[in-house]
Amino acid sequence: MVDEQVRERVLEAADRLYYGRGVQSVGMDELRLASRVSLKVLYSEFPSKAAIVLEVLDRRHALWDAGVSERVERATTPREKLLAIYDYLSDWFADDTFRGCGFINAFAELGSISPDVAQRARDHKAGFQAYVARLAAAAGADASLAPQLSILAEGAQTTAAIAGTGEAAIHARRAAGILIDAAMRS
Amino acid sequence: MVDEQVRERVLEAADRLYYGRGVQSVGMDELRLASRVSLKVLYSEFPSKAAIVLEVLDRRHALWDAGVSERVERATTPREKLLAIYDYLSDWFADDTFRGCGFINAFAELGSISPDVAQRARDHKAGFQAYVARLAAAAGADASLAPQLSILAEGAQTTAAIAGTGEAAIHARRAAGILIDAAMRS
DNA sequence: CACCCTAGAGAACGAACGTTCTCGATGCAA
DNA sequence: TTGCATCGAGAACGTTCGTTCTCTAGGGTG
Repeated sequence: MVDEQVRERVLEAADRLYYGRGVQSVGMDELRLASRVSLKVLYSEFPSKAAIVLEVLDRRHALWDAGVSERVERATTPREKLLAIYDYLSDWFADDTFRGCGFINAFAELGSISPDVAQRARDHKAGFQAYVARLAAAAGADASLAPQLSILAEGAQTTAAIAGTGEAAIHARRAAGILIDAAMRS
Repeated sequence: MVDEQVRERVLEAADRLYYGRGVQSVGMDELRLASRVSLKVLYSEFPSKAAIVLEVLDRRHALWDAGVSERVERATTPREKLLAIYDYLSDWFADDTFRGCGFINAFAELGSISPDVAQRARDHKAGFQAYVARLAAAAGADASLAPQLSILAEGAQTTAAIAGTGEAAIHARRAAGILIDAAMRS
């Protein structure tokens, strides 16, 4: 089997298991079973579990970026592009594997004992905030709008995760509309 | 030593350690050292580590409720009472032990493997949302305001935790003011 | 066929954990 | 003082985990 196929099989299974049950709850043996890759090959492709965790986060970051921007680009006006973020969240929350933001979860579980994980979470959130800031600037909005919209998106994710329902995306979208209108007036 | 003193010493130390480094990263031996309570006495007061975790969450919930409502009651107008939530967050974020919402963290780390922890997190968040709803109703605001303000508070907590700075409270407070004004007009 | 490289299955190892047990010291009561 | 209950310190036990090692089978190449 080609190395790249092995890596992708491992990272896909690791992401699913780690995201669904937490990193520390999933042992290497379970990852071996789920990815159908023997421990020997697994350790020939990845130096350690910690390295797999970091690659999983990088992969998840790329998927998030692609998913959000695809949805945003489908919208036409600058205002609708900003609101499209919450439509993406709404769809995500409806997925029954949804269990909150993987970076928040990883940060909560490992951030205080793994500087690398903490840094990945910071980078991910900073990247998203910068993206929102670009969209807000393109809409001609006040600079204060972007952090407000980012906070709404964060809050929607944790609220939906803990409540187990997706309605937070609706509330966040409505709030975002009000904030956008206010930021365009000033 | 009186049992109640032992229990409080253990729960205080457990809260500090679990909150600061995560539950699974802190062993019973470290809790014994930090609380200065021997393992024997510890296990005579608590049946298991899992039970301690649940009591820590209950204790933290009570402290949160007391802290928020104390701050809210100091405000005079209904509008300022709603905004006082974010002032409380602002103070909390400035505490250098701040590491996000303990319930979000516990949910992320243990929610998928401990139904009790997941339930505590749900109850905590539902209680806060109900509290915000009462404050919003007292302000005569539209029913859609409360979930919006709750989401802002959630988002501010995770944003501040991961960024390591407290400015999210300022952004959330400003957004809350705009949303309150909009909800009072309609 | 003979050779060797790689693979899979799983044992093995050392560490860490939650929990219980042992042992000796301490303090109080009769 | 003697007896007894309680306590702290830490060893012990069984389990789990991350990682490495062993052994065997297979499959391509000379």
